[in-house]
Amino acid sequence: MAEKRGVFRVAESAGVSIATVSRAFNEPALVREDVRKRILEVANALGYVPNSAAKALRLQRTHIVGAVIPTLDHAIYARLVNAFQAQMSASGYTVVVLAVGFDNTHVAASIKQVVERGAEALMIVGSIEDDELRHFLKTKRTPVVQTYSYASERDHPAVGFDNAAAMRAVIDHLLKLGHRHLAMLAGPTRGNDRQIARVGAFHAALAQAGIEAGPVIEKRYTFQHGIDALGEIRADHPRTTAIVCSSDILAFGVLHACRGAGLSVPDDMSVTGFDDLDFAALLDPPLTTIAIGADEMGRIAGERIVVALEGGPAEGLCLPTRLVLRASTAGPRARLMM
Amino acid sequence: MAEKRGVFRVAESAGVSIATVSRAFNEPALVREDVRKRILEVANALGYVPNSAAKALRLQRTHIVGAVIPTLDHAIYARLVNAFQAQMSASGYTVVVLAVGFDNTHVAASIKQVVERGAEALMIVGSIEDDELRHFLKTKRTPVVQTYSYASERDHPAVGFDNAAAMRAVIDHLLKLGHRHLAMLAGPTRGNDRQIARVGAFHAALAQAGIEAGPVIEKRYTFQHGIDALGEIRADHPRTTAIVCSSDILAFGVLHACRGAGLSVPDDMSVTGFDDLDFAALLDPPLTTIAIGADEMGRIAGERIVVALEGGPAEGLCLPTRLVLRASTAGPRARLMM
DNA sequence: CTGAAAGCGCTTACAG
DNA sequence: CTGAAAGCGCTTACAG
Repeated sequence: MAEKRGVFRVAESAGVSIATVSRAFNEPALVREDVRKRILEVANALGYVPNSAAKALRLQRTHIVGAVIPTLDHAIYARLVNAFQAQMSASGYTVVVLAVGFDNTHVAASIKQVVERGAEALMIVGSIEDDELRHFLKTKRTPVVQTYSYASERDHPAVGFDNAAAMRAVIDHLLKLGHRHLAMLAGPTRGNDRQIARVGAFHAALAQAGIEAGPVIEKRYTFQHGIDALGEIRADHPRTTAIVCSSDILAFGVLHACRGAGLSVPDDMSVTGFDDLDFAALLDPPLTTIAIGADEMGRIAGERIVVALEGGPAEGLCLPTRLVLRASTAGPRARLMM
Repeated sequence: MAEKRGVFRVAESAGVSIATVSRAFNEPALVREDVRKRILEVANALGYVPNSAAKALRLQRTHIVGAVIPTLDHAIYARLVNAFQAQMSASGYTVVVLAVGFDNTHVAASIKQVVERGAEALMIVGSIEDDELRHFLKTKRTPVVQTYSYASERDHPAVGFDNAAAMRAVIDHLLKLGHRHLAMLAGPTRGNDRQIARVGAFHAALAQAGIEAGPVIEKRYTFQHGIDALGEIRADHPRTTAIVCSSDILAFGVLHACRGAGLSVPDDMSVTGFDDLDFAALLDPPLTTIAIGADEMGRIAGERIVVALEGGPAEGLCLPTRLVLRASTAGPRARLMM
């Protein structure tokens, strides 16, 4: 005689049917007070935990959502996922995280895997640049909320911000200060709509100001690459007076390298970042950068996903960003002008 | 006539039984070449994805593991989860993350929830200080791997390091430099075995050196708390010449506050951290700290969990830590002695 | 090499 | 208020 399991075991011990056990947990009002109490006690004593797979199969709901991000090894994404996870937990969902790197062009295989593992919806950083995946998600009708970049997508809502406008604000600030020789230090643009938008804004702003195009260097997001970049810029574009970085991480490296090279920031070189990490305000000099609300973005993306999963109309949202002026920017040759 | 779903639909379209469809995916060698090919094509055209819940129910395996951490908002845990996730992904598992804060005494409810959601095993930061949870996991026979702290646990293996020894190395270094008035800036100790071990090491080292006990201040892990702490230490313990921080984050705040207060580091004050975040080397002065291998820890914890889940003997591992000497430490009043 | 059938642990109309 | 039964979509002995 096989050992009974799950509801069957509880039902046997409590002397009721499995239907009643199920109701005691899910529709307590339908079960007589004393019976319900007995069931709950027995279940507790037995260490009963409902089987999630059976439940999911029966209800056709897993309550699992996927968070697809480049990496957890960058504070901005970690914060995003942290807030997202908290929000989803509060709504009764479980978050599985999937780090796929910064290039969104070949992510179908890994994302399919999380859908196969039960993800009913996806929060994804940036736009999906993978046609196979687009098609897959469309036919599966998997709700998707895009974050970080905002676009009035027909396929799915986006809870992000206007990357071009944000970068534009930085450049305009530098132009207004009198800079005419700007360089941009961007992250890898391949399959990354945020970086592409920011680089585009750099070119557009300079063109509009009638200034010759400045160099754009692409580097992966590490301090060391920021350090290396300063060397390259000084060698190839010695007249540069301002370096616009597409990430605080890169800007930190540049700042560090400036110190090493005996360049004063902002007197000899203005430097800007993007993200407004906690460190930005703490550096010497504090970094002028763009503040994005990663926490809020994660929280709202979570809300929208819940709405989509309950069948409601999940609308996108374009969040504001803020240019945070700190001491790493000043007019060119500020020292001479004093 | 109801629309067929899942394997049933594929089977119908391919003109085979559902058993054969299942085999085509899971035991391809058992299916005739041309039949298998046809099934795979049909499945692909139909956008078939196996139902994870049904599979899990039938196989009694979810392939889901939980990562229980304080928060993703701290680089060390984010890195740990990042490495853990990569490792688990490679082994065919999915990671759900759960952030429970720094106090491990009342985490039963949320952790039970992830087990209910299907987690077959848990990676958890620190020891479990919640008796109810201990009991729950034991009766459910849920494999657990503890990280960050190492203890030869009877209940579950630990892939961590010796927090006391690591902190001890820092103190010994400072004592050797001649410091006699040390203060410690720790994280919240409640329900946190790592912090308790480190504070214990601080007291023990001073006692053993025959030095009067230095003050221990507990603060949450933010820059601002590090900044605040310097003020308190200078006010209450003005003779302090070295501040031992239990986290780089706190040390960064202290460093920043020292600059603001016109204190030279290390000449007027030595400061040490813990974690060796990327920033530690980049600061001015660079921070003396303890390097812990968060990536390696995550990866190995993943390996051990896989072993435990496959029924093997998952052994714990005590990883080495390394005292990284940088310019934020020197002998007391180094300036005067020059 | 393939198929019919059982069963994984739940929930929920349906009947009482 | 409670129970018997069906069925969610899989996999796998078993039989052929």
